[in-house]
Amino acid sequence: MGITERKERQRAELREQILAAARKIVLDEGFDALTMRKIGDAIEYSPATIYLHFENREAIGRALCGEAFEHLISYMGAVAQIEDPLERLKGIGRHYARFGLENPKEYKLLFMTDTAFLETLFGEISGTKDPDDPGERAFQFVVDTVQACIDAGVIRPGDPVLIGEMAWTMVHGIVSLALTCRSALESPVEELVATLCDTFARGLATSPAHVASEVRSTT
Amino acid sequence: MGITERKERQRAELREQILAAARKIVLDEGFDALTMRKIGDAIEYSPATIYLHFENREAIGRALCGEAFEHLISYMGAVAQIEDPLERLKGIGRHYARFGLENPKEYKLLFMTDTAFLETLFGEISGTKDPDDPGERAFQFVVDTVQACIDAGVIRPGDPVLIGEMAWTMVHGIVSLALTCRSALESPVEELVATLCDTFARGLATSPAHVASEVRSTT
DNA sequence: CCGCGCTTCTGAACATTGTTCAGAAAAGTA
DNA sequence: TACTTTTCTGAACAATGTTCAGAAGCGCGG
Repeated sequence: MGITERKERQRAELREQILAAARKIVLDEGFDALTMRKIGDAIEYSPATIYLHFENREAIGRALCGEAFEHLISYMGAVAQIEDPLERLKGIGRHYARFGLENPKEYKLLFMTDTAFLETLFGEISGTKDPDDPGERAFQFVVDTVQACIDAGVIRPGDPVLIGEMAWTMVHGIVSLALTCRSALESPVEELVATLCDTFARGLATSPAHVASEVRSTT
Repeated sequence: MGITERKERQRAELREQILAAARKIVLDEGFDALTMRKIGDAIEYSPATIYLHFENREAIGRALCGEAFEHLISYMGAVAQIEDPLERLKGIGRHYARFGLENPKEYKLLFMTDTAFLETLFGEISGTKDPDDPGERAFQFVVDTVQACIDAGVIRPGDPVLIGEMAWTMVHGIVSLALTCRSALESPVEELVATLCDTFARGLATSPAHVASEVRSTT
């Protein structure tokens, strides 16, 4: 009975076609521009067919969100190998920002959409956080790096989760404002990111001597 | 001829009615829920009438944006009197965050709407910034405070605009993430704001001795 | 008080959206 | 070939923002 297998394969193929069409639209024009009829046109099926593969438009967004998050993770590959934990932490910030600036549509879908696709990454099911959620696992990488900094004695002891969330929200602030209205920011975004990461690190440092030489001049 | 005056008054009154109805809807349910027909129902006029007072839905959003920004400014009243410039800078950050957290719908309308109402505040007409724009004037207050810190010798010399934008984007990051998906942040938002402001200030400081005693423990 | 003209207003329409569902079409099975 | 199951779609529904021809109201000159 290879028939059921073939059918399943065809079904998966069509699902992937839908996703591919949706991906293209979202990456080109943003999630708001994603329309069931547009997808239908692209895959040469009736819009109603899409509902046999996805519950609704938001479910497609959720699927794309997963992909986008993988994409974000892939930006972190390089930093994982940085030995110095403080440099690694700064690297995470800079690469995170680079992902957002280079992939604005994906970043908006992930972190700037009201419908809270964020909750797809951070399980809020029953209020308790599941450490296996992709978002939680990625954030754990940040927390671990912070802890490594503390262990190495380069930053003052403190709650690594709090420090990690400071780092995240901080960089997110730059990226999201830059994506919403770049002209509102006069400074070059890259400089903003780099200087903020350095200043933050300096603020956390046990002794300014450790980082003073690395801090970029802000003039 | 008091007639033309009365007509003008009535016209202005209706405009204000529209704005009031829209304001209520936006504050209650957010800008996405703002519907021409809903406004029409509220003011007991046909939806078409609204177009005699506003170019379109977005224009109403722009008008509400102006109000919301005034509201934000009003949160800064208390901090302007703080003598110590570094404390004033931190106060700006904390009050800014408080505005966002206490008025989420307004904050979203101002700084988290794609249609870039932000550009209403920061003139991007002809690419050049007009220092008279409300947003620009408010940001100037931040820059002035940063400059005062530098002059007082409590933070290291640097570009006050860059430092100001770091401060702004930083706090915006916390607020916007908290408003998009509060459950993604484990730490209490107020603590996040306070600690980040302190850490940032410490990172800018000329000597850690100046602020070390004031820095909240991050444990 | 009447009738003309201007302002103010509205009903109906248009195009577009997500979503549903009865039934057509196709595919598989016997 | 006849029956069943799966796959698909046309048409419809209820919203949305926006437009516009014409109705209604109002003020002014007679």
